[in-house]
Amino acid sequence: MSNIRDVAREAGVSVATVSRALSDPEKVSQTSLNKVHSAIEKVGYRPNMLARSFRSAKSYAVVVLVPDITNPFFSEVIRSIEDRAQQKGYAVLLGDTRGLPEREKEYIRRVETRLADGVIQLRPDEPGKQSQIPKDVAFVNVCGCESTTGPRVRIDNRGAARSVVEYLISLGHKRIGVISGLSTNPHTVDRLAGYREALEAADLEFDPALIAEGDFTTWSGLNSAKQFCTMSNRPTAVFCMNDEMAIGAMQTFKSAGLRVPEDVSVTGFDDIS
Amino acid sequence: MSNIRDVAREAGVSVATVSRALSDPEKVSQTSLNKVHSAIEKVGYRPNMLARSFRSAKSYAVVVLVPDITNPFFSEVIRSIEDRAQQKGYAVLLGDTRGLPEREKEYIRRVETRLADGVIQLRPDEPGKQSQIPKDVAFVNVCGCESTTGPRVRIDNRGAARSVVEYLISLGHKRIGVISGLSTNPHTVDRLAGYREALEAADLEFDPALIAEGDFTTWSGLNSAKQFCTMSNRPTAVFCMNDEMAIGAMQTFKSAGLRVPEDVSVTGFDDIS
DNA sequence: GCGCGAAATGTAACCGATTACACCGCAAAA
DNA sequence: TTTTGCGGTGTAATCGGTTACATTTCGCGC
Repeated sequence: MSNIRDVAREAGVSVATVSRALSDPEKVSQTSLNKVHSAIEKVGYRPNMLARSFRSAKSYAVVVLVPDITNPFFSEVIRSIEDRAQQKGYAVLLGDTRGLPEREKEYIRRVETRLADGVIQLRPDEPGKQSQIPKDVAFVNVCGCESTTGPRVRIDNRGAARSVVEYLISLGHKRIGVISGLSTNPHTVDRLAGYREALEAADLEFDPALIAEGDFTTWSGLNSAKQFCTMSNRPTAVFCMNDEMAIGAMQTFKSAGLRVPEDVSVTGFDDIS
Repeated sequence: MSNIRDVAREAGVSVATVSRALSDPEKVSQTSLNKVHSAIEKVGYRPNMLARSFRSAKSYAVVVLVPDITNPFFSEVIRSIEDRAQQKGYAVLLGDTRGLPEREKEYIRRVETRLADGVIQLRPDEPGKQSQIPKDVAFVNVCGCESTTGPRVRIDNRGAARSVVEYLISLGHKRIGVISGLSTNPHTVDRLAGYREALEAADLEFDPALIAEGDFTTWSGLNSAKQFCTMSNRPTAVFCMNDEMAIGAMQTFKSAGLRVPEDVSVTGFDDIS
């Protein structure tokens, strides 16, 4: 495999000129530029990016930490990240952590060992615990909550949840069930706050019996919805904290003989297809 | 940031010993091993993997070419690949090509420029066209068809399709519609062959009017199903070539007032959740 | 105490780029 | 004619590891 010295020899110029011709063409005369390019063509030169990265101490790669890549919400986010990274000449190192802290640590280690320049985190921080990510690692959280600190893109969980519930109330619903995420998840906390705000604004009482805890999977939505079916004072609407749980809930309602939306209204969150 | 020479100085040994202590501990005495490890601890050493990769001319990364990461089938496959790669100390460079050949080429270039050691392809080759992938690039196709050449994991498209259709026939269906992928897609070709095999085995005639072409998206399934609704001699079952199109088809049938499965049976392909 | 082979260790070249610094040639200014 | 400035170019150091080869140390039998 040919290297920059082969090109320099072939073109009759120095390696510095070849390097400059590729990374900073303005600094090189047209004559040399032509010689270099035809030499590159002739010897079939492909720059060794590993050498370049090593020398310039930048990997041009970014680790994306995702709790679960099979979740359509995350895979859409990843797709966009990947798109832009590609445009900017960056590579995306996939880090499917499956929610395991040790896996997350392993991926963060890639930054410490110079295999990546930074981290994009798709998981919200648990408010109490401090971040896994060391101070000297460049990172940004793109699925932040109200409690998320540091560089971040926040989701307006509270506002969105409030809008959803206000809409349900405007349709005349008075008892509105919730299928939440894990109660420790910050998204859950914020969305629940939005739910309560909407109730309060409409002078409706908060009833803890209307909150069913799930974990953002379809299966958990299916399961959590069961407790609503058998209730004597059944809710007329259910606010699910993501679309997958809404899908599960609708399945449960239907097999219990309840029609959606005639007997019970169901809302989701995330706008997956 | 400390390097291997700092560690060597701190431990009072040579850089070679430090290097060996990390990559080949059997070759180093217990005494040196201890000295090296406490020196590493003390100076907070993290090996520069870029330098290691550069020197050893291996990146320990693999590009995964995927037509569409938001397709649940692919994201599940990627998850498994990523899992195993992690175990083996390899990184996954995500290559969401969106079906564009030029993007595919850009990712393959990463191998030529030494940023990755090889390519895992999730798209089947179009039979006529020759592969985008140059001879000297290590690769494997993990979604191969009958026509796929080179290192591959094949899907038994024909056998699976045949099983599906035989099952429908065993339920008494005589007119079985198909919502296919693009007719140029090798998966489509193979699955259609299986469909025809099953018909033939049951002495049923093949009717081209029963084949509707889609492109594996939910939307195309929704759209392609329409032509069956208005048919005078409507099929009693529809074999969809993936689950997403089956979802779309069911939506269309329902809004046309057809019950699934009472009025029309629908089958999918891929087993997404 | 000596000799010898094996084990452990050290020295330094090397991978392929980038880039600081020196230098050259030429045109404009003094 | 000499000086100055500047664009273009080349030389060689450098990044942080790995590893071939040379050298030292060690254990053991005589």
